[in-house]
Amino acid sequence: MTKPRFYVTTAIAYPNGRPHMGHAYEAIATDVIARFKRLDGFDVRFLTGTDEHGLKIDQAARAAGKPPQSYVDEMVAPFRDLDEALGISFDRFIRTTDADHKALVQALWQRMAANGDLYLGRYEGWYSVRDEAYYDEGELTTGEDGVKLSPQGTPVEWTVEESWFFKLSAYQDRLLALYDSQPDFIQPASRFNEMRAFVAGGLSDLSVSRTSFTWGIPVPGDASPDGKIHVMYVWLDALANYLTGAGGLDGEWWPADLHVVGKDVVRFHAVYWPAFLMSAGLTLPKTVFGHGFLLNRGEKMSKSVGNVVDPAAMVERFGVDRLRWFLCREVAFGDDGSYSDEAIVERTNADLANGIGNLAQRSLSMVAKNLGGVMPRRGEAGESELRLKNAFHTGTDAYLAAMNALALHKALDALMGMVTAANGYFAENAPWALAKTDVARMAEVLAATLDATRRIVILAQPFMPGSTAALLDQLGVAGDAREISGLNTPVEAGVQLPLPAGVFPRITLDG
RNA sequence: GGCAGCGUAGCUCAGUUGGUGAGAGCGCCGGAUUCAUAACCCGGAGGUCGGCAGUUCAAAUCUGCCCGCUGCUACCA
Repeated sequence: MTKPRFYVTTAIAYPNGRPHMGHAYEAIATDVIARFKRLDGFDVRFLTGTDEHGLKIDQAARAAGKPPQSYVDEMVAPFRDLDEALGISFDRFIRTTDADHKALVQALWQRMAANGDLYLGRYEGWYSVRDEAYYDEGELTTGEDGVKLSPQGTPVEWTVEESWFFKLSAYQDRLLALYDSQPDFIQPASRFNEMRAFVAGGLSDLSVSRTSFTWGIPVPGDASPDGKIHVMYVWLDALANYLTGAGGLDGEWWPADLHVVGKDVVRFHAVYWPAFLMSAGLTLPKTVFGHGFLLNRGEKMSKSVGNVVDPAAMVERFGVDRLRWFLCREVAFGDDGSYSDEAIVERTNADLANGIGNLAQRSLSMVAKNLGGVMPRRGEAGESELRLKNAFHTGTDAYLAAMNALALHKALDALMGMVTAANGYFAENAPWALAKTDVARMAEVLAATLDATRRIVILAQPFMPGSTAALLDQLGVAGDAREISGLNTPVEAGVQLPLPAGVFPRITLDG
């Protein structure tokens, strides 16, 4: 029996600066989903990477006095390092400067051209030679001498540039039909409504080539009539990375099951991307999910405010699993969220140290001290055990439903409900008292608690791969019994457990 | 300006088609306990459900207005 497949992607990062918390958040959330799918028996393909073409990179490279290729070669390193530090389990880190990607984008272009959707036209707008960029009328200010100025204060002039256009306008009806027949194509629902309204409001054709700079993938074919080199619009280039990562235009992993992207780029993924794919005669991804932004103490991160946080420093300070847990537990996936050192300390102490960690430690240490570390046998289920079982049944169902609906925070809420139930069971049966009166019953209570803990830790794996692996080792769970399919396979009685050691120590703000 | 949405305990939020006394988690206070990472377990305090006015036997839940906040309103990403 072959496993069902699941192809998931993050957006690709634009490496004209250092990675920030937003990058880390998107990578973590997507990694959690990918790990969950693997745990749930899927054959998963997980793609992430960097978007390396375009004017801004070109300008940044020039400012740094380097050729763009060597510039991006350097700039991409921190992104790879961050993924490494965060434990991101990607299958490929794609760079849009990769050779197979460049070839694919040109092939995609040709398919769209063959379908008659690309034509040569003129792009007009307010252009700043100094910035090498076009600006909207609304962004402009008027200088003292009546000259129009860009937001950077540089003079702009009305410029006409030859450009290839994509017949986006021809896809309005098909896009609306897509949304109406597949309401979960764009998630969460609030984004769906915005995108639908946007498309319903009418679409203009899209300029998909530039002649104002050359750092991009060249448009295939002969030189244009005006003799200038056309490079592709960065979004066409960037979006196509998902095809490259799938193995090409007819790649075995296409279509993607899920594109996880920031809410700021939902439009590109939910409008332009399906239109490009329709034009090329390719199938569409199943879902585009737009996650929210992370706010630092409720404030938007910005360089001018000086509250930009380096995610690598956060990993250093709190540990990768605490950071992963906090972001998935505290932030409703799809909404904006806020973080602070205090919140991370509070949340992880409550959930991990007091909750999961303490549950494991209190039961494991009793087994070590009273039973020589030998896994005890479970007894006949009494009323107390049945209540525990029920709580875990509904909790597991809630967890799985939430994960499949991409409601990561709700899944963890369900998981914490199970932790509470297990701690309640333990306190109710007071095995420490039974140690003096009824050792056999004590052993049964410990066995039931350990099994409850095992289930919790198995389900926590996508969120905290490192810590849960250590805990499952302590719980004596075999390597091949750690998937969701092994949830109902308890550790056999008689197994010798290693000496327990705390996995989630409490932390303090100044520590 | 237009469209969409939001404003419920200190904090983050749940609250189907209006109907028994308004909830959860965290934090806080008290009790109990000692297996455990001063953790766990039990209990408690805390809210005129943004404001005003309506509809109704009955509104956090419907309508109108007002106040505050957010997103979208395309080709820099």
